Amino acid sequence: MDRTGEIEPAQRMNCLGTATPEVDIRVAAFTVANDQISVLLDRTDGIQQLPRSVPNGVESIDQQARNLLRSHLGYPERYMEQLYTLTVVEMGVWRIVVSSVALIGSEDTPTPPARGRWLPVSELDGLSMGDEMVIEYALFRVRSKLDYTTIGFHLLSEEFTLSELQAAYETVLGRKLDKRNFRRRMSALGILTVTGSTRRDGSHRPARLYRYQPEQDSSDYLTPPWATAQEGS
Amino acid sequence: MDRTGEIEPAQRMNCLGTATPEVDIRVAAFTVANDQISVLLDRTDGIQQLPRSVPNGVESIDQQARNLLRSHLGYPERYMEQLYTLTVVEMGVWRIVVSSVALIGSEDTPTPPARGRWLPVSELDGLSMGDEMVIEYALFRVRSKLDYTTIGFHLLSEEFTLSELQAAYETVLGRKLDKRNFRRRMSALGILTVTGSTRRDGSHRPARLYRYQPEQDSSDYLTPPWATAQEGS
DNA sequence: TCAAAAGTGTTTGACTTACACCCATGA
DNA sequence: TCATGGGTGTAAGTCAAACACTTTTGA
Repeated sequence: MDRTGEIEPAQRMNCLGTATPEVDIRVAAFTVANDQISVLLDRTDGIQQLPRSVPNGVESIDQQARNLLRSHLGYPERYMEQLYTLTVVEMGVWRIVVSSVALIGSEDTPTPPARGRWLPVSELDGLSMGDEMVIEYALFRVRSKLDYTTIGFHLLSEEFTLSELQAAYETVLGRKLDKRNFRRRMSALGILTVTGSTRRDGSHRPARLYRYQPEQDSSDYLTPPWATAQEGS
Repeated sequence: MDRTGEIEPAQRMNCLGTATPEVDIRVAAFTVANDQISVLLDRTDGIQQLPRSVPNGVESIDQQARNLLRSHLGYPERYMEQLYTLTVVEMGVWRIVVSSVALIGSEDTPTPPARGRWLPVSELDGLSMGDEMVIEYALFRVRSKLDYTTIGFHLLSEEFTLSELQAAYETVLGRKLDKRNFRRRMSALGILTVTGSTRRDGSHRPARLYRYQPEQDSSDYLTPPWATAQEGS
């Protein structure tokens, strides 16, 4: 187990001779625009990759993931959830990757992020194995949770129309939904409030605007208690 | 744990001057016996704690968790799933804990594990904060998934009666279930096969024995593809 | 007046819940 | 014959899916 020569690709030794795994934190942040779902990629190092950082030994991993995203976007994410901790060998290095998924409201999407870009998931190319795995599973998780939680609301702006909400669902799920059933289902959640104003959007009837009321939201995201509580911004 | 005294609690530096977090792998393994749900605790170090190990830089974290459990029990687990990666400060050390939950069939429960013991979750005491968090969340996850997956089957022996299955559900959920509705629901899953034999158990009608057929199981555990595929034993 | 999206109800089948009695056995 | 757990059906209510037309607006 102990080797003293040059550093072995599979692991490294620290000063004490114990194995010191490379850990990194990665975030797959999605937004929906133009009927496409896009992921935030960092391009500071020339190549495009998921935003990442290394545990700093001070903040929790979850908190660091949040800050990582904020440093890219300049504002806090709408929804974030830890995904999975996977083991990959990338560039010859054995790594532990703690991955999270985040959702960004469409209000902020057009703003090009400081050190990255939004890339539609259909156009991804040349990513590392680990990044691909994270993105694929993140999408799976978001699609699954769209069915039994209210995460979909976090993809919109603060005020939105029911048609926008439905379009976001359809884009993420990749299939059409029935308008009447969709509206009934959303109304039944009891987390929608009408603002009273409308949005006129073309040569047709204007749409009513709604607002999401998180405090009424009883949907169970199945995340651990410590992930949703505390962790002050 | 090796510490040299002057090292900062929050983090350590390796030879390269980068932070090297302490990572460990912990498994909360549950079994059901005597109408109680018990967790496997390791007592090799005098104190009782969840079985744990440190990433070896060779196997995946998930595979290491499996092997960790096997080394305690002497046989493979029936079901295992990664839970969460949390950040804790224990004994003054900032740690990253990659936690998993496992279910053990009741056939093997009576066998006392080599270096540990089964302790009913109602009698836990003196565990570290991290272990408590892991166990609490693991129970939450198992209870939740009992509703929409078939994990419950992994708590039984290879052959079982429907009453045993129901008792396991009731023990985990902490409430009684209706016998007729329960049996209808289980039958509808299409993963039960009658063995033809029966078990006589007292002065009453003998019960039919069933077997779980995983290959018919279409329930979606929502785990990532790489966790269920490959990972050869 | 036309095009285009907003908005609205009903019916059907599937699933969930509540609920009570007879059956097979050993003592 | 009795005590014990094994085994079964039905009715009511709730939920999801399919399905089409009227409304309001700008051009």
